[in-house]
Amino acid sequence: MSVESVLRQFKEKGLRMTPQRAHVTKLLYEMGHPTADQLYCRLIERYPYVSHATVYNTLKLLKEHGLVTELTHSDRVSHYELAQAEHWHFTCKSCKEIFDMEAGEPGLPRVFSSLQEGFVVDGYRIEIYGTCPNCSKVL
Amino acid sequence: MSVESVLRQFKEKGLRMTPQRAHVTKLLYEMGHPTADQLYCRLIERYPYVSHATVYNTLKLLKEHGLVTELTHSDRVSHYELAQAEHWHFTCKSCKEIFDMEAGEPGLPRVFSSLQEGFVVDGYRIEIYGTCPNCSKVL
DNA sequence: CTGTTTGCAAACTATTTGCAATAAA
DNA sequence: TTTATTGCAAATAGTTTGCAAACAG
Repeated sequence: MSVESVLRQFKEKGLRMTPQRAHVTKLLYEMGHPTADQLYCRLIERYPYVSHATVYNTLKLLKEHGLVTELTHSDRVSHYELAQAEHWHFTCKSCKEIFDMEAGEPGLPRVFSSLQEGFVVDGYRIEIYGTCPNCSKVL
Repeated sequence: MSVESVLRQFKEKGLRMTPQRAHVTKLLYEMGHPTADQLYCRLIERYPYVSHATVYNTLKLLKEHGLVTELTHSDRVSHYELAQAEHWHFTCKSCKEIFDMEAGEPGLPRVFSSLQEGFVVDGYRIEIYGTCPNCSKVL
């Protein structure tokens, strides 16, 4: 999802636009999968006097309106990304970077048909972990 | 993995056995997928004067020796279980209970072949979420 | 104007750490 | 006896909350 698209949807949903919200959106796009704190640190470089609370509030708001996805991975720290088409994440255990990956075939939804009866599936989260190409070279 | 099997492996690996460690192991078996704190609360009912730190230390030790798996799901709180054969987890968004599920076909490892080249995969975590049979009935 | 959003600071929760006292082998 | 483990209390990290001041619509 592009920055413009998110900003447009803000208005369409009747939400107030503030400089802080615009900046958070722009940084999310630039940074990929930042944590709230990583985003906060970048934000105050260009726009001092922003608070942690505002970053969290904005991320929460964006998430509630389906414009942002919260990633909850094994480091127990939330990462955030602008909402995208279905895809998976690969976390490098060495450099900790998160990479977007195409969702695998044959696609998880079909896989779920094998689940026990009576369970209503809303979705799933998947985190694949290992070593990224850069770190593989170095080691 | 059975309680006895874990306790046996403790000795085999040259680790010291303590009452606390035995109790943590037994409770893990009984409780399924407790958080450290849930385990701690149950523990002090029967065995007062146990500390939080000991529970965390024991879980960490068991994990390092492959006897326990740490689950990092969307609630950002670690849950623990005795190590088992590959399986997936289903979290009910209503009652928050975690259910074990057979790993789906065709199995994730094969799915990974579609990932980009150069990434070395060690493993994956998956959390399926939705509504469990009990909560589906009530709603 | 009116109600929402902001910044601040304090509160909270899960987890980790330092260390003297204790217990396993 | 020797070394690892325990319990406690304080520290830490990420996130949330309460509230008066500032601002978007």
